[in-house]
Amino acid sequence: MKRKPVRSAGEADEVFAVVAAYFAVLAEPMRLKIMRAVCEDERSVGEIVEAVGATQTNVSRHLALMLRGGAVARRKVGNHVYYRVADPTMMELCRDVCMRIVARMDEDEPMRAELLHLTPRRTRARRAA
Amino acid sequence: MKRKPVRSAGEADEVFAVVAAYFAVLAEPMRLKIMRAVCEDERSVGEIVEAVGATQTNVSRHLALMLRGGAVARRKVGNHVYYRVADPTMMELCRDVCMRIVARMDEDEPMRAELLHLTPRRTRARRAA
DNA sequence: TGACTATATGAGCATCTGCGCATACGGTCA
DNA sequence: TGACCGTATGCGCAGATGCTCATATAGTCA
Repeated sequence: MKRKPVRSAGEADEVFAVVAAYFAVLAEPMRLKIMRAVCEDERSVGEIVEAVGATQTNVSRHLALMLRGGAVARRKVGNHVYYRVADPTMMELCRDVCMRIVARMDEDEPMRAELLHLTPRRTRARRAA
Repeated sequence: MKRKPVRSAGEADEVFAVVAAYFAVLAEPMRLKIMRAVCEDERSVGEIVEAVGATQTNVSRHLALMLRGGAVARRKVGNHVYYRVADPTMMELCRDVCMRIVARMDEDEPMRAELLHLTPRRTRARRAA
């Protein structure tokens, strides 16, 4: 008897808490930069650190949060840890909103969307490091 | 000479800041409840207060933040202030993510999406109070 | 005008969050 | 094994955020 027939209003609160946490993952500029860094192919922590221009500590913490939030997944290879996008829908969401914001800002000053690497996903082989 | 030819990487940071602020509006359970309260038709502050079950002070503050964030718009009628959704895209976003989260949670326990009033928008006349 | 209603806001508090320093943990290589 | 490299984490700090109480502001009505 652990299954209730229909959830009560109080459980709707639980849903909102989860949804809020979902959006919270994307509510930080640094995490958006990390998303951009890993959106095309998986990257090691060191590569991400270099890409976003933050300290290793900070990047590591954000990655841990994003991992808990289901945004990214990790894979260990020897001494390195590679992160990749785990929730394609979240990535789409992120991309769409970024594109819209850029478009809105372009009403003032023109900007190349490619600068943000927000162009539609192109399957790209792991770049020759 | 106030227009630059192409934005630099530093201005991409500005974009991310704006996008993060955009998501931050939706990153609070109470604001999601407010979104639900105003998603179908405009509501006065008092109605919203009753709908979400929070203090008038708190609701008013959240509404002010959402107004600054472009999520809602306000309209004064006499002694009352009516808030409505100002960014339909944000509302769609919110709805979609909520639906997905609910669906994901339904893998454990079935839930009626209607309980959250997240069903596709139906044009509904202002309800007879 | 004064009493009343609806909404907004200043002040203060508790908590959360992002950040950096130092260091721990885990793996590789000689 | 020990030196080294890459990643994660304990600790502490500073600023942001959410909440409440009391009060201010703005509008209505008698």
